[in-house]
Amino acid sequence: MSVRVRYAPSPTGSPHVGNIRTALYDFLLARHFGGVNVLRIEDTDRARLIPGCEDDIVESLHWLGMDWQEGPDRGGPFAPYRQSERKEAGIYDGWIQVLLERGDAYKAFETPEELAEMREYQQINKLPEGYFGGVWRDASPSQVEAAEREGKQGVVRLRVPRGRTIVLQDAIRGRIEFDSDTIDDPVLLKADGMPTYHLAAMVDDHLMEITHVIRGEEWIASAPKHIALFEALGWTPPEFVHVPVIKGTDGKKLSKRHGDTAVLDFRPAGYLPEALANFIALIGWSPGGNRELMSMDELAEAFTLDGLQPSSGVFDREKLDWMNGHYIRELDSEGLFERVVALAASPETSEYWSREDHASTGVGLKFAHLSEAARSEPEYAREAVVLLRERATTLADFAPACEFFFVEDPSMDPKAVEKWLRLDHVPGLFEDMMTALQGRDRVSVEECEALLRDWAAAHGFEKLGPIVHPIRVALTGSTVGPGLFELMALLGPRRMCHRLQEARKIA
RNA sequence: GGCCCGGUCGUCUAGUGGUUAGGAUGCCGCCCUUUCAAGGCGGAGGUCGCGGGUUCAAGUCCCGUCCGGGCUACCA
Repeated sequence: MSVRVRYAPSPTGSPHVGNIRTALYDFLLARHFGGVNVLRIEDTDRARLIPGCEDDIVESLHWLGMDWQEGPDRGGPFAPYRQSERKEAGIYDGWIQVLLERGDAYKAFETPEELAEMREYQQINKLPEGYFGGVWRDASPSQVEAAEREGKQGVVRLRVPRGRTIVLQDAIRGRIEFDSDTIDDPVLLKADGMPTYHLAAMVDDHLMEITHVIRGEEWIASAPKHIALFEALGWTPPEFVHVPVIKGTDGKKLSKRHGDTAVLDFRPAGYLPEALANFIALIGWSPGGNRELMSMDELAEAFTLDGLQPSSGVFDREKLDWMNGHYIRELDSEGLFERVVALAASPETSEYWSREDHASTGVGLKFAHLSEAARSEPEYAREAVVLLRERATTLADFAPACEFFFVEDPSMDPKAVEKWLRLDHVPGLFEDMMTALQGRDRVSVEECEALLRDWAAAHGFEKLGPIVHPIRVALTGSTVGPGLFELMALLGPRRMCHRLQEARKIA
């Protein structure tokens, strides 16, 4: 069996993680079976269309490592791949005519106001809401003609058969039955001449020979309409795969209201695409057993519909953080540095970190420092980044964590100063260190360690803590950070002497 | 309200009639250690939503019930 799947977003906003997961499943299923992945843009809603959005869709997909064989950007045997263009090409009109002629669709001329009124009436009387006939489902041809002569703008609705059971065979949930009397007649063609999702998506899925329609669970309710349409047209429906929704920690379906769930926000926030993809794949799907750290290749190799789960999942940021840290630690030094520098230099990064929610972190400015250092002293900057690798959760962590390497006078944590610089032996310690380091070009890690250990021994300190901590505070302004000896060697004598001297003044 | 879907540690999940219900994350502790992490080891955390059945045996099958969610547009 040859698999043909499609990711069919509407360009009404940047893709968020729930949305992109279906794209991932499409991609993985196609790869697993050596099938074809199609990108189709469903831009039939002219009012909600956001210009530039298609670029975000393509960018999100590419960033996460997905590709497709047919789409608006690369054409294909079923082009065009934008529904607005397909509409222009007259692809949908023919089928509307067929439906109209067979009596499986009809024209309706209610105004939006009349429809709203009808809904209100249904609400008040606790009736099922929707269009179950109105005055037009059974209107005579002369009534329709009269309305058209008056120049009324009508829509075309599907005539859903009554008194029947419509069966949806879902790949995840199995057989789902609907009483067709509870299904209202959906609009197929809007008054502006554009097809609705119900018409366009089904026609395209059929014409493009899509074998599996992977879409969100929120579509289950309208699936019987789609099946009725397929039946009316005499087509065999594709396999429907309704994947569960992803919820926010509030238990509601993930949306833009949940903060940073736009896929493209994860990039400037310092997440690795391999981590995000791995993590998202595992919400609602499992390879079985205990596997969870998987590359895209492994994911594709393991992915089948069997592993899909019916119950919805919560997007757990903390677990994503862990996974992201894992992938950061897996990067080799060169690769890690490249990624951090690329992130630091990106305009997208400064835009993200200057947004209201993040501006107070100062990360934007710290990234600028990192960027500058990467240009002027690439070797030094690289070593600094590598020293922080074990401690990072996101790539954005490197900016604040490396900051002390890149500024002349790092900001001092007042609490750290109080705790470690007020000790009696500290002035002498700093002076001795300055003397030892003075005029030297460089020191090795081993030399730094010997320096401190010898001083401790000479002054009767059994533990290294009282020596190490004041020096760390003097050099970095903080009590936390990389191994002190490594950090000292990288900083070098010149920077150390300067900072020791500054610290000596307040000690 | 109506229609529909779902329900295993806080969270993501393994599990397809017989397991001390496993793993991961998060949390706690110990080890390592100059700090923080990372890493290693260990711990707490689940009456498998609840109640009935079927069966020698049920998280696994059936029914009911509760709770959660989705849809209810000339949006997708």
